Amino acid sequence: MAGRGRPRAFDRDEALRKALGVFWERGYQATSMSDLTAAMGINSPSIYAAYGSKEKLFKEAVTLYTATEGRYTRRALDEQSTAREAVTVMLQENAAAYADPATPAGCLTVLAAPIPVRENSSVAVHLARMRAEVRDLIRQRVDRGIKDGDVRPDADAPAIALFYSAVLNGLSIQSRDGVALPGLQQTVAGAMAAWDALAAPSASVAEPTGGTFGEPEG
Amino acid sequence: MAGRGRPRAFDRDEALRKALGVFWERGYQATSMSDLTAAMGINSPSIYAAYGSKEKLFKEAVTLYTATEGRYTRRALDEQSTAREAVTVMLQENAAAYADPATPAGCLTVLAAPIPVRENSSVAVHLARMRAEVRDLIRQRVDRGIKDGDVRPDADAPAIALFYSAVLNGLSIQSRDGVALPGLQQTVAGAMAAWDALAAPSASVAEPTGGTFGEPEG
DNA sequence: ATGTTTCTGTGCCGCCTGACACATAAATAA
DNA sequence: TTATTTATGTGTCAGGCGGCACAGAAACAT
Repeated sequence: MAGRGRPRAFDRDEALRKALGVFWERGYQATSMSDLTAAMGINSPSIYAAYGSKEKLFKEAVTLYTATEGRYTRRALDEQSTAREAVTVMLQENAAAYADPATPAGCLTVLAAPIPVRENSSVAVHLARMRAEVRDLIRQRVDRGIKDGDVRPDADAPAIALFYSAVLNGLSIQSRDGVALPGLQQTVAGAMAAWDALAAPSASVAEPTGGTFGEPEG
Repeated sequence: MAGRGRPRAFDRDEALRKALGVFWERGYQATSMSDLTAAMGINSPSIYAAYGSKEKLFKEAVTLYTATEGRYTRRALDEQSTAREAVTVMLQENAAAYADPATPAGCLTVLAAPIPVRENSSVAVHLARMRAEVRDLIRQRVDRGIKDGDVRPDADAPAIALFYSAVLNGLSIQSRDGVALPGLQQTVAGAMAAWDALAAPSASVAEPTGGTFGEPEG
């Protein structure tokens, strides 16, 4: 569907990627229109014509972010064969992404607008919803582990999801604080050290339910 | 030591508390001078005369914050008799503080300026230093536990501190996301479920010694 | 009383913000 | 060609920002 009028002189997706980079590095409020025009290589009227507003541009950037960076999270949770491995790989891959020097440290959805205030509440609420979705994905994966038998049947899936999503969010702060990949991996290892006590089906930790299932070994 | 000139017409400490409340609720950048003048009940020249600048006012507010809200953290780490109880109580009390409806949700040092950018880098770096101090306090407490014998001698104190400070920071995000106290307590319980694997002396892991320990339960 | 010091309120500064009007340029459609 | 549509760059808008000059007010010392 070639346009009728004068064709756009810039690549819309490419410019969106540039905008994402700025938002990721500086956050939403601290990113000014001139930051965006400088990074995207176009003037502000072109931004408004192509994306609508700073806020809509940001939300498009978030969508791009979840579709690219968030892919690893969803894939790890979907494809690993046990809940334990799923959560482990999910945390490890996010840690690796947060520490990747090719991109800003930490997660856009955690850092770009943590506090909803007048000027950005729509954006901040949007990001909070993204975080809630990740939390729910973890809960779903634990529930699936219960069905599959690799998680104790009476495990508290919402509580486990709450815990691991808190760790995930904490990793973003930690990464921005300059902690490099080995440190993030230690945090992940610490979080996974809780797994047996929280979710392992073996009776060796707390409950005297008797039967020994498979030992999760990773 | 009564002043020589015209006495100040407002209570400096009281106004600082009001400023802290605004910074805590809105963050540093999103708090404007007019937000401050409205909350503190004074005009901006009085703020500049009494505190120097918005940035210096914020740093004074942070100092007040760490002296008051941070007191519980230091006290828990100092006074509990084992490292495990120290970390447990520290997390629990912070969770309770984050969920306290009388104050803004979460921790000022985590939420007020998570990203250092041009306009606020001094402030953000200051907060990062506060976070690093808390992390180091945890590490020191684990080291003391090693000396006291309630933590395994070969435990990795820096890694343990990294993990628990990540959880602590994650609690702030979670609290701002609307998770209430029971949810935060579940996160804390999840984190403490890792303790034995990370730090318990080998004897108490192998043998179920029959609960002379305090059960971390909220 | 007079001078000195300090705080207060009014008013304003230059700067930057997000947003857009406008005329022009460049494509297609007739 | 001419008309229509769409994108572009220039320029600018009203408003808010942090910060402060200034003059007056209120305490002190002498």
